[in-house]
Amino acid sequence: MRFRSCYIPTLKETPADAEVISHKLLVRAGLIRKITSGVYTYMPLALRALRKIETVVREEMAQAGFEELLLPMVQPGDLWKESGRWEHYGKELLRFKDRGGRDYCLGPTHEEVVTDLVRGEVRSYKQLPVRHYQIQTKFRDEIRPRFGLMRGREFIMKDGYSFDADDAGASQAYRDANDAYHRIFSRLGLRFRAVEADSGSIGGSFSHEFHVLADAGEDTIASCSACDYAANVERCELVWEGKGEVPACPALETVATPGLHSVAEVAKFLGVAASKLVKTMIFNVDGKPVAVLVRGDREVNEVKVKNLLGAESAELAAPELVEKATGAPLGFAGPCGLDIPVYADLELQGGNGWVTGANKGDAHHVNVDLARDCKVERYLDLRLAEDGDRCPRCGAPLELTRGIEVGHIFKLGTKYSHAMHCVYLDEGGKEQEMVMGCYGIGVSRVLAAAIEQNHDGNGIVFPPAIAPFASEILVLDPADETVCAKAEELEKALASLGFESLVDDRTERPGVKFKDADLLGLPMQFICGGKGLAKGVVETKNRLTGEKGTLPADQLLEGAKAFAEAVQASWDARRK
RNA sequence: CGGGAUGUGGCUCAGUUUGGUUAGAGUGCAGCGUUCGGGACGCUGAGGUCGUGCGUUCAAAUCGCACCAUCCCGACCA
Repeated sequence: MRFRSCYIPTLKETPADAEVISHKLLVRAGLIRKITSGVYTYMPLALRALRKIETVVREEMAQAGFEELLLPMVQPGDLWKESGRWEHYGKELLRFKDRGGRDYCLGPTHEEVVTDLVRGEVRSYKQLPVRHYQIQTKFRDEIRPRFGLMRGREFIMKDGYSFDADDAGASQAYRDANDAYHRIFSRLGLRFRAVEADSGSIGGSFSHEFHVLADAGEDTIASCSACDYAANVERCELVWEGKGEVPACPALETVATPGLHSVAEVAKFLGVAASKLVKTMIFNVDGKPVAVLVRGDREVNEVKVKNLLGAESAELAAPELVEKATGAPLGFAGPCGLDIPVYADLELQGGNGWVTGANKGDAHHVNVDLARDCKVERYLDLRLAEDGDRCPRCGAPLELTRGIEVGHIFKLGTKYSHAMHCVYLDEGGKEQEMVMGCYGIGVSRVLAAAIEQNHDGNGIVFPPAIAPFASEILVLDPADETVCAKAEELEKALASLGFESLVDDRTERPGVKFKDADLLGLPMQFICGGKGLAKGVVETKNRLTGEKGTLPADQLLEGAKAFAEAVQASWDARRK
């Protein structure tokens, strides 16, 4: 492919509205252009990269027994009303009416549509299991799209769905999908981690996320330094072995803390460590106030609060609700004397001598013994994991890293088949609900994540499996027929080895081509110029390592093959 | 939705505080010439409803109000 016949509008300057590196580079290298917030055009180079990703996904999904189909993007509101998500999905679901006034939405995900399909087709256990997937543009009206392709409103997703007769079958589908995902992200050349996760609004009982490890990730994942346990911090279980016997502390006292509401201020004023304070956070749980206690130096994990209390929603209460529940201004809430349910983190169990808010302005309690001085409903694992916390499996320290969620697999159980009456007749002729699973990969997000993980100061460093082309041939002297002929010969040699090339034969100065080649980040660079040919060589550069070399101009095929192997080897070494 | 910021040729920005000739620069684009192995140089040229609307004023990119859009932080979501 000629550079000139491919639309690659590279930019010298970084676009003003890009914040993260993948967004900047995708725009600068001419891969994407924004049309409106969170919605992008994929330019030819981006489309090629997406196709490479999709190819790997298709091959491995087929391997896992999934068949590709294409579901509609416009979906009738009635299906969503049936599943209950018309009300629950929130404003992310872009709704509209057709000319007849009927409700529709743009598909943010396809559980309803695929369940409707399957319930219409499958009657008997003999037709199960069913495994479908599709690769399609999704639309979620995100409140805050950001970071280019990392969190767009419109994005490309592979979504797969499995329907089984029983839980054993569903578990097998889940394992097959899990294996496929490991193969996919390995083949794509990404450093990733599969982690235990919360299942959020998709629902279901069990789920794993696949994260590409990169600092720009929006998620924090906790992984064990010793065993293979890893979990999203939202989900990461924390254990507390207790402190053993603690001597009783003196009676509770109230002290004046004028104008001090933050943990840091109170701790400093009283001359105690933040870990001796108890933070009392008032949550709005399904419309009712609930107090959640954690140690002063810890953070509450809202997802755990929601899940452990079995709530539909749990969020920090608005100031008015806090003041109403505690009878005190913000910053002075405490567990003593509250007449709302109080839940405390495990870590607070058995300790005493705490400092808490006194539920009145400018005052705190000291020498608080939770068991003696107030009523704690239950002690639960409610806090956010931190660096150095103990692994729930083996007790070794946990490490926190940032990750970009590129895949998520769920065991749905019968959530949708129950709500939408997706059933089959078993061997006894008895009606049974199908057991479902769903499995997503953010295809366009994979592209962004690959760049977040693989770039340097000069531009993108594409992993070979994702690169739009395997190589770039820089024709430094496009007016020289010998040079052009050699470049063409090289392109053919590479093609015979299965490598596609982008041939930069623009009438630009060499410096421009070098800069653009590094920016685009194709794994192999071949520099074909008069100077090299005069010495009988074509020069090479490994984009990943920066290593330069030469190959004999009269043995292009052998030379290119050896270089390609060296480049692949450098990538294999990087993954380890 | 709360907080913050920005909106000026395709792109990156100056000019706005203190209103006052024909709105500038760099880059990119077109032409000519000299160059030609890590984003060359000179000359010429095209390209702007100064986000939109209303208002204040003799006069608005500049002041006021409203709206819109974009970005960041938060909440939300997965």
